[in-house]
Amino acid sequence: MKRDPRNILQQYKLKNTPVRVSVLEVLLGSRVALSHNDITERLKGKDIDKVTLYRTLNSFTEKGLTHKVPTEDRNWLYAIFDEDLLRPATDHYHAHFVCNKCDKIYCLPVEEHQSMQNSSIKMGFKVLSSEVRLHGLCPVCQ
Amino acid sequence: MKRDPRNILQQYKLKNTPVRVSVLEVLLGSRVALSHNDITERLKGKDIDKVTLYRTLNSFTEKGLTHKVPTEDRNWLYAIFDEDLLRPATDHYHAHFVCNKCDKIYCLPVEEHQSMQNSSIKMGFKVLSSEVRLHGLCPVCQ
DNA sequence: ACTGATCTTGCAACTCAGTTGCATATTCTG
DNA sequence: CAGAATATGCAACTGAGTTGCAAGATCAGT
Ligand SMILES: [Mn+2]
Ligand SMILES: [Mn+2]
Ligand SMILES: [Zn+2]
Ligand SMILES: [Zn+2]
Repeated sequence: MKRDPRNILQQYKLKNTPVRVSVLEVLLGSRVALSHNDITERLKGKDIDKVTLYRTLNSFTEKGLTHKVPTEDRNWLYAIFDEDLLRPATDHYHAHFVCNKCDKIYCLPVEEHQSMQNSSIKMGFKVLSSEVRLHGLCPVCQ
Repeated sequence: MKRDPRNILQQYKLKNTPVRVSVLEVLLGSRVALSHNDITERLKGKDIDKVTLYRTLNSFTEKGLTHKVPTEDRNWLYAIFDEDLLRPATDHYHAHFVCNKCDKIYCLPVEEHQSMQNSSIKMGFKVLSSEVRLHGLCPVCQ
């Protein structure tokens, strides 16, 4: 019940519409971050307008339900922020794993950012948030 | 002599042309990563073709002289990889600091990626390289 | 349930970074 | 001073994402 799309939308103050439910189901069902294109393919038959999909994803992101990750080839991937939908996007240190072979991007939980931040602070930067991006081979591809 | 643009081009097996020398001079003179647009502005008067500039930057990057960093608004910034031009792009752990106020991206030296990598390996990922992206306020803006 | 303010959807036209093809000019090795 | 290999310039193109606007759906208050 907690993870029902309609409840989640309500919880994130997003109006409950068929498009949003479908898109959210796709995102909930994916282990990796998905592009606009990926989502469109997984919703073949539903024939959702491309602009509507962009706006849906932006709404999700603005409300903190999803976050977006830039790819190497200058577009965006979207993912549910937290598997348990517990922590909001803003106060969560974040890591992404980019597979060199299949190009999939995985969201990883990471706790140990402290040392990195401390050394930056020493250099005169004030760190408010951070993202770690690891490249290599995912469990499927190695 | 070591940091003369012409020598650097030769060292990176890039043909010595006026365009390349100008672009390299701009990159060497900047503390922050620069966009295609930034470089064009700094080369007003030289009237370099936009396609040529893209191709120049790509050549630099392919040869490991520069690297490119994706921005939040889906375009690229380019920077000389290493201040001392000592280490090639591929075996260098990398950090970027994105200023929330001025949007500048700084390249930072970072040594402490080990703990992060170790925890990823435990989860079944094979880490080959990493980028850390820190957000906050740069020394100029705070 | 009905109304109405508010938000969402769909379509067309647009923007803008980056690419591709091709003809001409330049580099640099022998 | 060749001549092959590479760089440059221009025009046309690509494709992700945006904007404006009119029509449709949602949902809180009655
Ligand atoms: Mn993520
Ligand atoms: Mn850098
Ligand atoms: Zn993979
Ligand atoms: Zn700043």
